[in-house]
Amino acid sequence: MSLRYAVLGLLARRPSTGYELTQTFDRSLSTSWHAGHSQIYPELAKLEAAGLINLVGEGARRSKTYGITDTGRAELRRWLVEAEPDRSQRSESGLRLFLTPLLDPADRMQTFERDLAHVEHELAALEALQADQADTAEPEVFAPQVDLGIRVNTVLRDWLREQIESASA
Amino acid sequence: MSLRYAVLGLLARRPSTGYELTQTFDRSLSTSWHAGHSQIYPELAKLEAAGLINLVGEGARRSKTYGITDTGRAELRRWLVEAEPDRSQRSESGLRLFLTPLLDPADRMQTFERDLAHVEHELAALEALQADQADTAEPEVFAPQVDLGIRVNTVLRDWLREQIESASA
DNA sequence: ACTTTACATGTCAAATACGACATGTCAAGC
DNA sequence: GCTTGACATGTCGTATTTGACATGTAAAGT
Repeated sequence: MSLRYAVLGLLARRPSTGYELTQTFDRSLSTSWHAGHSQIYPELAKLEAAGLINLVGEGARRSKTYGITDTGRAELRRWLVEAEPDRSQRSESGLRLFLTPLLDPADRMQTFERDLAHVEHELAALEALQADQADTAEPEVFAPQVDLGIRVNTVLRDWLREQIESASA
Repeated sequence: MSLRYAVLGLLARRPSTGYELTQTFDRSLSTSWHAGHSQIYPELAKLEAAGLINLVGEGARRSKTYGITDTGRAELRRWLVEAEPDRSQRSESGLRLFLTPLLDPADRMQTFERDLAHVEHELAALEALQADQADTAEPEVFAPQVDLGIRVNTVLRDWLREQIESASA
């Protein structure tokens, strides 16, 4: 059921085409929810049929821009505030980290190094995003979320570094 | 494909019945990977057919205990070390946090309070688990993972508290 | 002119996951 | 003796997700 609200939520931020939504899922939302275009286009059709979004314009290359309706906005708010959150997660990286103690030290270090490289990359990207926001002087509403991302990734980075160091000691 | 390795990984820790695996998924693995018993039993049958696990005993109430085979252990190691991790995640809570700025202040605070209560509960459970491990003096191999969980949840708790405080200021 | 790349939308079969239904075992309390 | 609850395994229809296939548009480089 979450895909529906992910799409609805992105359209509540600004009207977009399916193509733009696909990119946002890949970039901003990849650490929370993943969806490919083959899921997004059919979902847009369903949301439109349900009256939660509507077609607000057509552009070059057959592009179709959708916007959220008042009904859609009410339904999104209802879900965010009133629906009981499903706290279960699916994270292959988390699973790997959980199973890591099964590996012998050499293999384990190899996976930690790989994860560390990835986390450092993520962290750099988030810090660049934060710097961009500071530059544009606009009060970005999702600045706290970026900050949270930085903090979580910092904890992860430090933990990985400790694991690697304590093994080589 | 991850369910296969989640089950294989749990059986690499110790031989278990499908019922025990279901409980482990619910308790220890719920923040990384979720699976119900209706997924687990068919997966055990597939893994056995593939020779990655085998039946090591049958107990009371028709229970069947499976253990990992050498082939299974090799396949698990190959996946953990050599397969490229899929970093995409699925977290409804993450999605909700991402969309939170769309809410008006009163609704936003309500969702933050709800999340804070949940995080504090999680944190208490993890700290109790850590204390248990310290008591038993056994060198628990997954103690670092528990520590990471505590750190991540602490960051989340502090962030939520800041959001709530900065709004009431 | 031609080719590559990014833009842009869609469908479909196969795999995966979810929730409900179904069945049976055993111990403990009443 | 009976009932409740935890233990234990399974199936099945539906819904969701994935990856491959399919098609066309426009800009930019060569």
